[in-house]
Amino acid sequence: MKIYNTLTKKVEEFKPHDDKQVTMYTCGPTVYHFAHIGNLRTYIFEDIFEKTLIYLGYKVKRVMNITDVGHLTSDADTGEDKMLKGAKREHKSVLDIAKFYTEAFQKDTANLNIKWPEIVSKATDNIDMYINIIQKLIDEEYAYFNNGNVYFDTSKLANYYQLTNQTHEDLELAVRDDVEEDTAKKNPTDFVLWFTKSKFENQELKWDSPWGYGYPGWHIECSGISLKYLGQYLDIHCGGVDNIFPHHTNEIAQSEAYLGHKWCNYWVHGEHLNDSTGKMSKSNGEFLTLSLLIEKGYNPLDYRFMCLNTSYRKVLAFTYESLDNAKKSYQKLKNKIKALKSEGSLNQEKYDFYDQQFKEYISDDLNTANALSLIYELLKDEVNDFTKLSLIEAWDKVLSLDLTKEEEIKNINEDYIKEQIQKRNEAKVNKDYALADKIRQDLEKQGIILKDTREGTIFEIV
RNA sequence: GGGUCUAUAGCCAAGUGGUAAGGCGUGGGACUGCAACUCCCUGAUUCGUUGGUUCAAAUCCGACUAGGCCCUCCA
Repeated sequence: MKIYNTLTKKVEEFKPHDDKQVTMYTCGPTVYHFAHIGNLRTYIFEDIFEKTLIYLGYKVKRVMNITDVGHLTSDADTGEDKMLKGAKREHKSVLDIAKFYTEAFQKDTANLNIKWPEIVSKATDNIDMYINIIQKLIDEEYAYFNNGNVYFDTSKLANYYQLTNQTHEDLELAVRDDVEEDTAKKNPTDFVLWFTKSKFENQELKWDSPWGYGYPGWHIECSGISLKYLGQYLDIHCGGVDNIFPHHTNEIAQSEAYLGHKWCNYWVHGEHLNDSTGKMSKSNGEFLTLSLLIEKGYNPLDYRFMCLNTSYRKVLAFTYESLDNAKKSYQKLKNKIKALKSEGSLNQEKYDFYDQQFKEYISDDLNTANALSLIYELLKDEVNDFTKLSLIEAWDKVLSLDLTKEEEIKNINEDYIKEQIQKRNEAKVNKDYALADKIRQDLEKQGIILKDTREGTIFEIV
């Protein structure tokens, strides 16, 4: 398959280290608040990526972290910790906050049909690993201790900027006004591996270490967890584009310094969901969570459909207009599929032809837009319904849009509905349209929509 | 200021040298008591602007314009 690699800035043929076994690491959430739908876009893309690899016959071992400690709002030793900020806001302990928002995140991903990674590990469960890595980095002089903290010395690496094409000078020129410089650093790009002396003293979670009682820096957790569970050669590392610098740049620095060789071959980044003001954030504009969309009457899969209609590498601007657009398209597509009958026998030739086409699309840098349009093309084909359904069912393993899933009938008495339909049909025969309309409207209020088809009246529950 | 990405119909968009996919909406028609659903038909002489390369450009190169993102909080 072909995938765009941020490292080389090219679409490349994907080749794992180990034939059919793929190791994949995806940066997980910092669980200090609800995820907004922009955060979730990245997880949808990673889900598609993983499922595409599986569909193409790879075995995927995927790991994701849950950041529940040490993620400062600034990389200087002055920032406030996000986790603690959340805890303060809600008068709970850091661990309670982490638990609560991890569960909320898990629920969101389940609603979006995102597969939970095989291994999900909390930052706080791997402290020993970070300490080992940091110790080796100090021993080999990639890291230094100063003013209470351990820093990574970025000047020790010739290719520190390999992910961004920037130069040392570029960054020097570009110091932002609102950033407080940490004077204990030797170089502006140096970053903290272990804190013991943050000016922010009331960190709740701390551990013993050779450098004192403290807690890990933000970047070390991803390297640590990845190295622990996926070994010293990583095939794929994903995340949002905002992580390219500094997070992923620093991960490469510390991991490769630790290993002494190249670590990860493919860096794949998902673009952002923007709102009308630009980048979506938790502090500006409407805080768009998945539960908010559900409250407003959207199906989470409407949003998944919207994301799949374009490339993961393109900025997607969120508007209710385009979500409505997706909702309508998705509903119509499901209706068309529902109308298919499970009749006929598998036309293998057609099946292979279309499935081949599907594979070409999704393995072309995850072109889900073309994959979706292939469904429309298939629906127009004259091949029998059974073959169509078989293909759609197979493709839905990747797309995960519940395309062939029957809606469950929830707590509604089916006999009652059939009785009402019967009454309405009698009224129609008697040309008592007022009564017929009243029955239809009453049912509609209960969320039951009647549809008159050639085969008689059917109902649908919304 | 530096890096990086984007610009295709009312909207969402595919398309990386060979003469503009698909979906939604709109308009028309079939079906219907009317709807809804479904089905059929219906859109860009043109791809931000402007030069260039080429037999051929939405696709390659240059300039310009507009916008997004990153440059030590972010998916």
